[in-house]
Amino acid sequence: MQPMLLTSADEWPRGNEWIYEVKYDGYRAILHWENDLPTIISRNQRDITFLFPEIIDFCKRTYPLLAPFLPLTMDGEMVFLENNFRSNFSIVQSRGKTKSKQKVEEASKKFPCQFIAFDLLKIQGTDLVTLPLIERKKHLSQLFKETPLPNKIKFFQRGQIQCIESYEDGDSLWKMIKTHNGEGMIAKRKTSLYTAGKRIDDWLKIKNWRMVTVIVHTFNKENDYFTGAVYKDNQLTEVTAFKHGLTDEQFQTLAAFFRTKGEKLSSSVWMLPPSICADIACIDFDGKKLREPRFHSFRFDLSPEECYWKNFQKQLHPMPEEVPVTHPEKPIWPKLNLLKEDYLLYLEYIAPYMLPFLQNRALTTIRYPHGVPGEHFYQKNVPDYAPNYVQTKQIEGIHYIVCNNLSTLFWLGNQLALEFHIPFQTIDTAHPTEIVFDLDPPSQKEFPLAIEAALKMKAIFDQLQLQSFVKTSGNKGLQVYIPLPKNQFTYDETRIFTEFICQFLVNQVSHKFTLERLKKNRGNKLYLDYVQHAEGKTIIAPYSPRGNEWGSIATPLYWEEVKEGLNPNHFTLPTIIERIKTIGDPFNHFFEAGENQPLKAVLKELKNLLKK
DNA sequence: GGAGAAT
DNA sequence: ATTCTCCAACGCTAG
DNA sequence: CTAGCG
Repeated sequence: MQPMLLTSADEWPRGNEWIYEVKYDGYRAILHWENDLPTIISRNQRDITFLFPEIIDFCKRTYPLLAPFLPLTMDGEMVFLENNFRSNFSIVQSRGKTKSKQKVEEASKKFPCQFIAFDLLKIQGTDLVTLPLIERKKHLSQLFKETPLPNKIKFFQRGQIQCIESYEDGDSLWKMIKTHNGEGMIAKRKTSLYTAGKRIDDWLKIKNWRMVTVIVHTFNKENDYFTGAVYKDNQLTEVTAFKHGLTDEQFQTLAAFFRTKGEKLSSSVWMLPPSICADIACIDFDGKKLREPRFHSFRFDLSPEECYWKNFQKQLHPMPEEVPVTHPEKPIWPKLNLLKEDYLLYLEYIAPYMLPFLQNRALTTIRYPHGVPGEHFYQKNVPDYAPNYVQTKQIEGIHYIVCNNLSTLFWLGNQLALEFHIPFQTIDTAHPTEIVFDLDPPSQKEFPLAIEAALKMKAIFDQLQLQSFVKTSGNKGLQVYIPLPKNQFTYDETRIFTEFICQFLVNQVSHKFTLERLKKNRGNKLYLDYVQHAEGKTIIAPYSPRGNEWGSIATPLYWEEVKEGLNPNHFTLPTIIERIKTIGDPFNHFFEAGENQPLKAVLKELKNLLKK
């Protein structure tokens, strides 16, 4: 089956005969599911099923519940979600190119993708393609309602099949897409039938073009392409090749300029020293090249020196309109030469990995309005000048900020909230969402003690079949997490567990670990702080910076990284983004891991044990 | 960083 | 006009 | 007992 194609448009049609959806950037794919295993076929009929084992696994798990609806066929997009309105194409592309079984398996764990379903072509063996879109959508949402498939896009649920959301109001959806820096929007006529392999005006795509400025660098007469470059570390770096968008006259003039003034690099290529700047429209940057570049206009008002990496990044990641940025050039981490705009760019990149942990939690921030070092203060209450996209929750008289959206994160960034502290529970429950052990050595010198304690804990948790996670605290210690199923355990119960584990470790290695609360009585031992895991207490959020001069980040680690030689100083703001790009996010399975932890049995044993 | 109060 | 002050809370200690 | 400190 060929997927139905989209027609490009500059504007979206309005009126109630249309619905609107996010355009996700990934691989267009048709998912056929007849027996226990589905097959996923790309647009050019390539079977990509085995490139995405996380989808296969998910289908295997849910097969018993889905069986009554098979055979079914869904049209959708294989994506890596960064938020509900944007996906990351480069990751899907790289997944699509990974072939060896072992690498595929590894990639599926580190960069789990999602299949976003937006159309249902067959259910229980019955063809739906001759029904109008709106009817097919009803069947689709019915399917997701009656099964455990999540019926809303949730970017922080990895490796699943999700159902796209349809919107009646294109204008407000477009706003959200702009805010989240998405690829674009799709408009579909409610009455449209599914016309396989055809491009008709019932399905329209409207792209969210972003404009970037480059230095026109080379011209190749063989294919009429120009290249554009920007300065990165003082080196001219090519970031695009373009030819579309120039008028004939512009093309002739520019080409002639290269031929007469340029330096000839080969039989067909000329190069110009940096002089001419141009605006290029694109839909993204894949790490090496702009995607869908299109010449827009010359920028004779700019000098080439202004086309450098950071400006390029800023143009690719514009701040949402509703978040005004003040003093972008204020130095925040002077030792690292990091400005406020660098911090905001960090937040932009880290948001997909950090926001899931801030979701529905009463937030405490530490603000450094003049950078670090510098005067700072804790803030719990929302200031009354906060914009209305900042959600709040009143708890015991305090109006906490709840950072549930990207704009709020940026706004907090602009407020120079550098440290994000969160409780162990969400605002909708009295039960802890996870257990955290704080391994706090007396000083940096004793960090190996934290490594040792963490590994001992990990061994215990493995034995108990409890999945655990580990991160640096961003100061001098480590923190070990056990995510819990929702609403299952009380703080009293988790206390029994945390106290037992800590006591056990101290009994085992009493010359290295201690439960002593008073600092002066701890000596050089590692303090196992189980008191810190309690209602009303908070802990630094994953990927939050710490307000120190070195720009430390509370960094999630893979357990394999926790071994002799692990250096907590390595995890600083400038290194984290590259780290996630290459090895992924060690916490990406955190929330799904929580749901089936066998802590109940462990607690029962412990309670019996303690009675005697 | 931003508001309101104090100087 | 400019400067100052506030923005958590909990355990501890000195007075 | 409380203001101040971290």
